[in-house]
Amino acid sequence: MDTQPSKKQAIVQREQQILKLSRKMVVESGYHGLSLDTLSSELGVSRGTIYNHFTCKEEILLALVIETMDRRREMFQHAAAFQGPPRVRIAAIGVAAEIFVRLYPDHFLVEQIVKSDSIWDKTSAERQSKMKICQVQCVGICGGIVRDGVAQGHLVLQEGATAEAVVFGLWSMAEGAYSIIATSDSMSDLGITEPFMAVRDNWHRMLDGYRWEPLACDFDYPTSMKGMAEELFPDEYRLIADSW
Amino acid sequence: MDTQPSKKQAIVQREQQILKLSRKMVVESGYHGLSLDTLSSELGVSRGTIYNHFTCKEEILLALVIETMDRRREMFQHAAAFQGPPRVRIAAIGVAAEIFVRLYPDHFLVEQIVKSDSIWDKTSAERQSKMKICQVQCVGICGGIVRDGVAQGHLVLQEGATAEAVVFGLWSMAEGAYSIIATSDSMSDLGITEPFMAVRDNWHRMLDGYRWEPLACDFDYPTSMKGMAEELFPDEYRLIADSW
DNA sequence: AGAATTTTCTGACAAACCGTCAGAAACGTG
DNA sequence: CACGTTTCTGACGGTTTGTCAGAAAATTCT
Repeated sequence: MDTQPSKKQAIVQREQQILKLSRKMVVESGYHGLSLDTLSSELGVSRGTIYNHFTCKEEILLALVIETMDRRREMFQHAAAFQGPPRVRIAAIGVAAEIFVRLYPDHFLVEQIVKSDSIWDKTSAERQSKMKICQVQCVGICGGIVRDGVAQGHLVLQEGATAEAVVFGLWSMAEGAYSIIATSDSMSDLGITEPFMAVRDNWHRMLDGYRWEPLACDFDYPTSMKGMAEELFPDEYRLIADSW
Repeated sequence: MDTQPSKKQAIVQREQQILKLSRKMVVESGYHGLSLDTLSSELGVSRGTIYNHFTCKEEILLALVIETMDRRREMFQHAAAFQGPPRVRIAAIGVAAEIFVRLYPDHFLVEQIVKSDSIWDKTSAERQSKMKICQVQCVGICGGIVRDGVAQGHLVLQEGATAEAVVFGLWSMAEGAYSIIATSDSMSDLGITEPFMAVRDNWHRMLDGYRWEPLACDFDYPTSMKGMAEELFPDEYRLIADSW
């Protein structure tokens, strides 16, 4: 029974194999590196069988992205539970985002590919909404922390400012920075020797600009964030510790 | 002579036609929307003729991106010449970046497509270096303004901070925000009703975090930026004035 | 167990696309 | 007008995607 897996189990298992191999192919050479011909032959099945699992190539890609976002949401939730004042918890989210992107650069890359090309409209509504939900959840986790900061009086939102705008700032800076880092092959040519450190610093500059306490001058965020990485994601951190 | 264009002129002119129509097709339906078959037939020439101008499909796309970056560099140079203290001039760069992305959303979109998919290595070294030069120039323009700020004592870079890191922060925030705005069809679902205003605000939060004077509390940047838009890019601004 | 039915798999097929290249057409020049 | 050069063409080979009728395997029924 267990040693002799049933047909059903084999089918479920194959979906994982498809995704795993697909990711490898996409990462190695982009959208066009994912050929259903070689994918199926390498998996030892015919192309028709692949189409029993996914209605088109684009669905495979979107499935990969959903895997990605789900993993990040998990990491965000874990980081949000860190004990400390809200601004420190937001820093923990930053730690999670950085570890995620450094540990799984391929995930981030696939995300970029799917979003930029117009493959979106070829995909099913179910997968689309799944992805949107994941996105809203991630934003929601961060928004909750910002609102905690407001509730505890550490952060005063002046006229026009909203918790969502703060999250948007953090999000866009991380998104843009990681995108630049991933696509620009020569960061040092631009004078940035340690891009990830620069992102962390700029994050805190912005939050200081919002006057969210404790300010960077009153709290050692660099050391603290390193500690969070070790404490919250020990296994993951170990893999990138030397270049932190 | 002018009414009867020579063969040479016709060829030069066709390159523009190719790029113009290509951009339209890419914008309408992404990378796969650009079919050399329909492109050539719609232009009234054979596919072989297209290949006299560009060695492959990817070269067309990269040429589009170079057009884009060149236009932005022009706008940046124009904005950098604005009269005022360095931080105000950096705000002018922000105005240029925003007007650019709002006026030519298609340009930005094509940029995203080219960078994310792995079409880079199929393109010629000449075009690649052209693009890199453009990028370095844009960063250089901004870096110069930051250094002016330091030179005039308006901005003090503490330990670890560099002019390049400041530029990187502004750049990544803009890049990320515009990318999120372009790809997320429902900003309001995320609680951001006026995303472009949020970007401008977050930019200034970060610069306030660097304590670059004049701070946002001492200078009315929102009003000032609107004025810059009208003064520096009157024609362009008119087209987006109502939603500024 | 053996037949019948349902599920799953296959690989040939049609359609679309890219890039090439030998030959045709247009051009320019003496 | 004749001859060399530039430019253009469209058929061709190679590749990929998605489909589908029929084969094969699994499951259920008698």
